[in-house]
Amino acid sequence: MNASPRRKELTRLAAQLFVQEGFDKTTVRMLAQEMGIKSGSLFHHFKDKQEILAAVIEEGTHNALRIARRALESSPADPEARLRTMARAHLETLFTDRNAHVVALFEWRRLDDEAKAHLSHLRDAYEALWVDVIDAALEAGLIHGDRFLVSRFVLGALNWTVRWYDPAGPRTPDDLADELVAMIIPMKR
Amino acid sequence: MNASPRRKELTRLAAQLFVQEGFDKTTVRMLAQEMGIKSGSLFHHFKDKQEILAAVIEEGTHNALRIARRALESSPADPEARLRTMARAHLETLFTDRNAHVVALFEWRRLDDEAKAHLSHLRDAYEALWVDVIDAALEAGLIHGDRFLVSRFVLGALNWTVRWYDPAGPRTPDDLADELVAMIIPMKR
DNA sequence: CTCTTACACTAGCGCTTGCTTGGTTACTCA
DNA sequence: TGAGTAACCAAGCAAGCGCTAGTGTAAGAG
Repeated sequence: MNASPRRKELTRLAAQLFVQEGFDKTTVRMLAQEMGIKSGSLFHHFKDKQEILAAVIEEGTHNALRIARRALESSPADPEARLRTMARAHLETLFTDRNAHVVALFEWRRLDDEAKAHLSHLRDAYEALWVDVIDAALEAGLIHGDRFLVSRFVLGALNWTVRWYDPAGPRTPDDLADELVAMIIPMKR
Repeated sequence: MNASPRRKELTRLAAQLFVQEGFDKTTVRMLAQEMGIKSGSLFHHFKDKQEILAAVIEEGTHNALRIARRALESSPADPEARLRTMARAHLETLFTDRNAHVVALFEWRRLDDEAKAHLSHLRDAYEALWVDVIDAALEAGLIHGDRFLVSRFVLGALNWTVRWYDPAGPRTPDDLADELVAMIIPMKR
């Protein structure tokens, strides 16, 4: 909807607080203070607290979709490279927009039905990219198993990284992606 | 601590509500009503709301540890069987005690420091079982990769199942476990 | 036949919550 | 210069929150 630079910055700050404290424990007064305004002024930018949450999640998911599409465009066409590309792109978004994605993954349930319906479409579009890539890998005999289960397992493993991965450590997100792909592709070393 | 059957039943009900509503959104009045008492009476059983959360998580983690240990005892000794056993045991607990485990996975941050320290030990004991099994599988050349990353990926994939698995569907938890093991073990079909 | 213990109740205190209201300031553009 | 508008503030309301205090009651122990 509204995408003023001010609102974008406020959304970014909100994401950070939502991750630190959780959506429910984050009060409008905390949000306002972090933004350098008073709690009442917050409602000039957002209709209510719900809308802030929706803005955070929309921003994150939108970026994920954009990054994945661009990565696929400039990726080699063979199934293995495309699989690696998607895994890398997934982790890239996850950690450049970490706050927004942690909120999207763990505070989704706090959205009202209307926002959920709207944002589901965005998320589905993203997951469709994965399904394509995994289907191609299955057809090429690169990996084996049930297409539904494989994609769930892979996305689960990747999403769970936000719970333990430390960007200050020795491994880059690309390292993680490569390791995961190597783990599910037989006989590659 | 206290483990009266009454308290256990109250804990079970609390777990259900925490999953439905989230810990923060669950009020002591909702908890009391679900338990068939008034909100004041709740504090005869639990010192405060925090303690209910700790009780839920302790119960769940304790069961997980018990089930995994028993499963390993009666498992064949070869690394592949032990890997499958752990995966099956993990999903078995996850879905027989689903509510408690969802709370443990997604409301952990709401625990105060004291409870966190106490429960960390239980969780570490459980994860140690995994590390053993995965180390053995690596040494046997059954799987490849970094031991740290492999265990994180596997646990991530398994834990994420609570977000999409439907027990009413055609697949059993054992099916899921077997598929995951097949996915990461090369050349097994 | 008391004493104790476990469990429940009523009533409400003190505080925080999301959000509203009515008004002020600073900037833009005709 | 003056109108319009976006951004903000001070003040506070109504509702809901976790939790406490004080009391009642029934069952088992001595």
